[in-house]
Amino acid sequence: MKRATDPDILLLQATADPTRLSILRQLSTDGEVCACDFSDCCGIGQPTVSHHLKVLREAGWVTSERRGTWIWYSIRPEAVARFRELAGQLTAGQARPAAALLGRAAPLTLLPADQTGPS
Amino acid sequence: MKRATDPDILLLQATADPTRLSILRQLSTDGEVCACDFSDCCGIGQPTVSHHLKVLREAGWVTSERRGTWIWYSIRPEAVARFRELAGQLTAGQARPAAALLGRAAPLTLLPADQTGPS
DNA sequence: GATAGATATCGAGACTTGTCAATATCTATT
DNA sequence: AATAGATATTGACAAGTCTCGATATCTATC
Repeated sequence: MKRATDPDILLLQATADPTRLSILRQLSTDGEVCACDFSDCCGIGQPTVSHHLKVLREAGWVTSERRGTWIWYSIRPEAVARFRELAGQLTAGQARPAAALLGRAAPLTLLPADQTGPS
Repeated sequence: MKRATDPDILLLQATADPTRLSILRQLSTDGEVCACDFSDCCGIGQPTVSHHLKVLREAGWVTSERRGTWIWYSIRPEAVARFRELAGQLTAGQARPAAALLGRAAPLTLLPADQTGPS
């Protein structure tokens, strides 16, 4: 796997892990969560939490703000907006007009000699 | 990395690859695409296309239908619905009522003796 | 049935990821 | 400055992923 560079892929990859999805969900519910509160989230160690938070930060999902000893994380609205945009783009059954479909129907036995398949 | 079993994670993981996102986008645009048409999508070989289609199938993203020699793929509406539901659940700045926030403000120097940090 | 084309499966190699223990860095308190 | 606690970084390992070439399977045609 080549390391992803496309921002959309980074955003999606960041969500595609159980621990990170839990973190995002907790942030969605609570709005702002102290890093120290994630350690209990899935029975993972502190360095692992820190690693996942870094992934989420670099993907643009979260921002952090230090307050004294603790660091508070929250979800960035831009990330939510982009994620929903992606969700909106993916659609099912977006059938083209019937005319276009005609040229793509099953075994095209009656096509001209240079038949090269669909496309 | 443990192999994912949570359906949501499978769905998200399936989108988190450049090739598969391209495939999903092409399916969204065209509604139905012949497997043979994906080979050109990113300059990847036929076995690789087949692999990605399998991942998408097992994640519940697509269905396939054989028509003669060719196999046509399309996006499952249920997957789109679930994906959008996930997108809807993730929100930013879901701040709790001010009262709740009070107990979580910065360095809690004035708290009772059993102070154990945020949470 | 033999052939040709489309798709799937297998096995292998290079690379990425998730996790941890150990350690470093930073902040507030004493 | 010394201490204690929170968070980040490093190095390492097991396991997963993406890609490919080779090969198998399936379908339609000759």
